[in-house]
Amino acid sequence: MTLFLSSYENRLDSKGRISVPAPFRASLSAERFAGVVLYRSFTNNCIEGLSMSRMEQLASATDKMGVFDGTLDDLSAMLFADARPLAFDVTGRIVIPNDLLAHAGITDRAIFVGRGLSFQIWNPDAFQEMQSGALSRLRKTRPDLVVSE
Amino acid sequence: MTLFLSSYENRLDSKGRISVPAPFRASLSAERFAGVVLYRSFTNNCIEGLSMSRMEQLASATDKMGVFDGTLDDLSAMLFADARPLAFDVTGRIVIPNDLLAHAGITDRAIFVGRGLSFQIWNPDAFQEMQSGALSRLRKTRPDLVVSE
DNA sequence: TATAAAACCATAAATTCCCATAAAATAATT
DNA sequence: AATTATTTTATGGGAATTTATGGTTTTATA
Repeated sequence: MTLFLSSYENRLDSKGRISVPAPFRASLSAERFAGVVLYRSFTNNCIEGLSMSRMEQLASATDKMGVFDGTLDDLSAMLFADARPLAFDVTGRIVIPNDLLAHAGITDRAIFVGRGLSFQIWNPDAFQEMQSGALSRLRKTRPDLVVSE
Repeated sequence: MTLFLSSYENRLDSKGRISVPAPFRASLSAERFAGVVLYRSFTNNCIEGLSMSRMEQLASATDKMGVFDGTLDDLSAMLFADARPLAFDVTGRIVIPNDLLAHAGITDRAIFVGRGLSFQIWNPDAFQEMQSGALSRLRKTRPDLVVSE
């Protein structure tokens, strides 16, 4: 299991190309498909990303559950319909489709955010905002965790 | 399982490199990933450190089909986004990213502090101060702990 | 043929690799 | 126990490589 960790901000060039951070590419180096799978997040204004093998894992998992769980079936249907496989170019860049960019409000800069088994792509400003929100929520919910500044 | 014990102060060189204490490296020798994972402490002005396998443990714990239910909680999300995997160089050094250094107020010296399954990295002065503060707090709360002067 | 997409080439900055050295710790010897 | 030899460790600097980013040319496509 190779994890996506940390966050990396990169810029889109005039053709819409953006480098997938080298450490993320390293996490994907063992993959058969040299690239990533992206789709619009259901819950946030950001793009979700994962490896093709993880996608396959999800497929078999939902295949087992789907028969009994209608909601899950719908969700996975959406997911597979929306998912875009994007291959790296020689230097490790991808071109993110316009509708995904629009959904995340990304224009010229984007931040790749590690999420363990998956990652997200955000507008850097939107991400900052979300993070600080999450932090204050954390401090309310688990005050015992936070001792001082 | 090998523990991180004791404390070791080392210096950063002009390139920002610092040796991870040999005994800590020894505790990590069985790891697949030859390095450490660092992140900003939520509670203190210091850096938290652990092994990659500990990080992976966390990842599998949050792997309850997070793609669909979105309940991957704030804490782990923040952790993955902030965690930096840092590989050792041949001599056992790492380069601590600037934002982590800033968070801990570290410039040219740093102390690695054993914490059992994890460790911390402090500005040596800040650590001293924190330690003496903790001790005097203890003496107020638990005077029975104090044997003699 | 016009336009978009892919392949190819280039480069500056940052990062990593490689070699060297002094100090410290450990082991061996007297 | 004292001394010497050996290994390990922390630290330093230059060379080589990687990375992100840009531009140009070629190929596919509408």
